Amino acid sequence: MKDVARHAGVSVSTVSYVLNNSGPVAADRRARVLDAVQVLKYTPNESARSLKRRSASTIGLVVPDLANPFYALLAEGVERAASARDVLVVLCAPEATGESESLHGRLLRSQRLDGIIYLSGASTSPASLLDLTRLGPVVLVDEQIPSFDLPSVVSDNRRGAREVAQHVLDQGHERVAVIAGPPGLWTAQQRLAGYREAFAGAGLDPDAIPVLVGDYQQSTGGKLAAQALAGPAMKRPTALLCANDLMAIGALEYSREAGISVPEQLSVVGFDDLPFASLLTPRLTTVRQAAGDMGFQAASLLFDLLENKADTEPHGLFPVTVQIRDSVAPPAGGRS
Amino acid sequence: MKDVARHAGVSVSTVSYVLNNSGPVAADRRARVLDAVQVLKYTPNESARSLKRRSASTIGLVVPDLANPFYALLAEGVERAASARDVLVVLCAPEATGESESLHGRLLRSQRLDGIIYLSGASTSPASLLDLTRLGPVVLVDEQIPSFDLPSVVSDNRRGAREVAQHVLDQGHERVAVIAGPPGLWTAQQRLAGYREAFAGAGLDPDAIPVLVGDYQQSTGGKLAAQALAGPAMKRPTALLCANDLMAIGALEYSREAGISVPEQLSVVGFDDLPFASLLTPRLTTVRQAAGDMGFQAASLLFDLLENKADTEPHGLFPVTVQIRDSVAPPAGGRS
DNA sequence: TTGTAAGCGTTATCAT
DNA sequence: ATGATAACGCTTACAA
Repeated sequence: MKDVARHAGVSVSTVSYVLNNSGPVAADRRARVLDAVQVLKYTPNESARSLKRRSASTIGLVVPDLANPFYALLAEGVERAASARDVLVVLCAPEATGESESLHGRLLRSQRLDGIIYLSGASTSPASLLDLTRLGPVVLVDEQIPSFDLPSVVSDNRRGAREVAQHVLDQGHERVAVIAGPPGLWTAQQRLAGYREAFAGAGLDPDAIPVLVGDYQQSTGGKLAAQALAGPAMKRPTALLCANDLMAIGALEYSREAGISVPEQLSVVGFDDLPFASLLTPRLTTVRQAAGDMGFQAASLLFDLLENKADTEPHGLFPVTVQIRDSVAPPAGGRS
Repeated sequence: MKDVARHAGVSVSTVSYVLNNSGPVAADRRARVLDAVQVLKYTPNESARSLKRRSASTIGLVVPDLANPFYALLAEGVERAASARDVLVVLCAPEATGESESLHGRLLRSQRLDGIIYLSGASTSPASLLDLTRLGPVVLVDEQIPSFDLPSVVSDNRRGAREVAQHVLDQGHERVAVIAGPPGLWTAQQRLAGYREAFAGAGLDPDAIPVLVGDYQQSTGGKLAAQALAGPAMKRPTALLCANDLMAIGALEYSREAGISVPEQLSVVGFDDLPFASLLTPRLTTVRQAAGDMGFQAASLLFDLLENKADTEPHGLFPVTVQIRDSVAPPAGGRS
């Protein structure tokens, strides 16, 4: 930078003013500076900048599991928003690396990270999350902690669940079972609530519906499907509402093994619309979340927080769309 | 840090010595410092550190497409290696953000990144890559530029292709077609070479095999499959060797639409073993790459480079394993 | 073994 | 409108 100043015949402060538009500079001098920058291929040292500015222009992205395409899509959204503001995104994959949660805190305090986007997974602990938020700005994605309202970005899980359930009921199904997610997670609660709303709306008693508690894992989906379908053929459910695609896939696999054909003998729906949901046989009917947009929004929210522009959740829930495909059909002895 | 020094009754340099083990310190004073650190919850300012050390303890990870699980797995491997050394990994997704390639260069020069791991995709330009490597250490993954030997981590594509082709030939197939990858990519060339080796080994003339040139895209797989299967039933191939899973899936979809049953009438194999390859119907026979390990290795190589420990590719090719599943069977009129 | 002090490359305050 | 100059928080000769 000194070199640039010398080369342009001005002082370092003038160079700084030009580079940051932070002071009045005569047109000709500005041009000379810009020129010197070109010639010398000068690039500001960002370490020095952040030291002075007390901000790293970097945010952290905590991902439970990158191999999950839903998270990957979210991450891309975050990246998009960040790179638009020249902010770097650092990956934190605690599960993959066996890091303690407090590491994020350390990063926050050491000024390497200005804020954190936290994509919560099944193993998230509300307590440690709360600690984190005290250390610096944190935006939660795909989860909420009901009691403390932290800034968060979530989609309309209840609506999605209600609508996909409605679709199933519209086909005439009356004996339906739910394979739910972990009761501790907000998303799981919301989805279950959505299913119940649909049942009530169709004149069914929500409390009469069998709910099998799962954990969002594929293998569990298979086991619970087996359990749900154990009874005599005339009494067992003709449709399975699975709280996520992974469990739905498990259910699909079980059905195949058990010789139950989908959708002829059994309808199955999921939630998430993983990219390969439409590649399965049969193609899975499910609910799509706008993963990329959520990531983008979350990052934008975080940036607002960093500039004290906004405080808590200003936006509503994220929209969700039912993807009607082949895994749902009217029940064998359909009511019509 | 001054506070810590004061609190411990020593000078700042002593504190620094303790924190970095970079100087001799009396046991009792060291203890006092450590204590003060605890009490004051002191965390070193990393911006200042990197300014002084001229290194950011951060590497960049360029990913063509995070939604591709193969890349996601690689990324996790990189993360693992990096976090073990307390190095941060920043995500660069040029495709997602429309960034120019030169951005990476800027990051390298501005000292925000110490080095880069470059997962190359179909759209990588060798020229710009070469520029990059001049700006700082870059490790290439899953691709090589034959003429310049840059440090790189790749798996044994040729062997994988040869073995999976062998498996197909072992089943008795004699009329086989190849759906290849983009001819400009090293992986595509290697896979094709592997197929040819298998043919030669089985006494077939490699030059007589129909090779359809694809681009690793799913839709292309479908189109090329249609093309390959266009002839009269008695002359058309009984097996399709697809250079990656995505194109194999396209082929599978086309077959379904065209009423060609797999594997009864047609065998299909892919390459990559995407996580859902085994969820398809039929389950896809393919070749698995050790994605996570490759990422880990790449990061380790980069760190060695940064410490001038090693220079170019010291290790061999990464092993690869054929996953035998349901999409391959003996041809209809099998030779046995 | 420990302390003093000189930078690292910026930004920002203050005179000019 | 511009230029000295003092921080920012740390590392590291060099001196004691």
